[in-house]
Amino acid sequence: MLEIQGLIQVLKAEGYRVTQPRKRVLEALALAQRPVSPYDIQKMLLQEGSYLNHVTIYRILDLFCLLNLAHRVSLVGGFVKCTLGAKEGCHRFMVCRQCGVLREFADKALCEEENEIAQDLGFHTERHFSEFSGLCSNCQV
Amino acid sequence: MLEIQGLIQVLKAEGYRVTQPRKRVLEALALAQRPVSPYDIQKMLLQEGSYLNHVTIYRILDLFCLLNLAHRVSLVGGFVKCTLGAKEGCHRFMVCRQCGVLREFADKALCEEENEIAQDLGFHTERHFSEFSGLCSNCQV
DNA sequence: GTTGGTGCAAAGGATTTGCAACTTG
DNA sequence: CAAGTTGCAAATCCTTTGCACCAAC
Repeated sequence: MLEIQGLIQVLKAEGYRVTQPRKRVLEALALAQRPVSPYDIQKMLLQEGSYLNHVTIYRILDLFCLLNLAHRVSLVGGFVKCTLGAKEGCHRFMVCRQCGVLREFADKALCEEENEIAQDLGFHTERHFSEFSGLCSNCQV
Repeated sequence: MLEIQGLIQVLKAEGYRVTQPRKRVLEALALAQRPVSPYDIQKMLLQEGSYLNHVTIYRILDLFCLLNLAHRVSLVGGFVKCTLGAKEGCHRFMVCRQCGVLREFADKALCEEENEIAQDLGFHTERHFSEFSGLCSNCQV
């Protein structure tokens, strides 16, 4: 599976081990394609016959977020797998308030504009977190 | 107090009652000037000799967020009082990762740019949530 | 064989709910 | 007075910690 290949690369490059639980959590995230909680992931995996302790899932998600492999969506309180490369600057997310589907993107010009605004206010910006709420193409009548 | 005047206006306009607990929570938020948890607020009020149940504080904060009188800062997990008017579009926040100080602003051009980007991806954007992490002017060496 | 990861148990917070009692308009 | 709010009790859920055991390199 392509997803797993990417995981292996990133984990190894950062000195982490490629374990069964980590592979399974990433598969679940990829399958969900919308924000899911640690317990959601546990249930998904149970249905496939594999069990992971919830603490383990928490720790794996923390690691994934650290490596930019996943993101915690604060608007809905769940985790999603990042589709952009782990190192491509700041990721932004649009969440459909109707169906919950999520779309990820990055925009360099937006980052620069935000940096300028912040600088004018005396701030040195390091990271930009942004999420948009609205309607996806399917949910617009 | 000026803050309280603004609260009264907004609450009345939306059909909510102006109660003692709501005034006290707003005062505490105004006093804090940085993200605080519901229990932080409870402690602050205790020191002034007034007690509020934590459930009450949760409900009041929910209401304030709904009315854009307050905002939940997801970067640090606390609530802040909004300094911008309740109806002035989307509020953005910069949090200093060193001292925790928070600065709020709004930028119409940024909103429009984000709307365009979203539209190109098929999304109709209704609200923009964004928080920047970095260093405030005091914490930059 | 080491080191890092996972499972388990348990604790501690955070958040929510239903209902009775109290305030506000 | 009537409707909206608050307090209380309690339940539930979320998240973290320490330590023993296990798997990856």
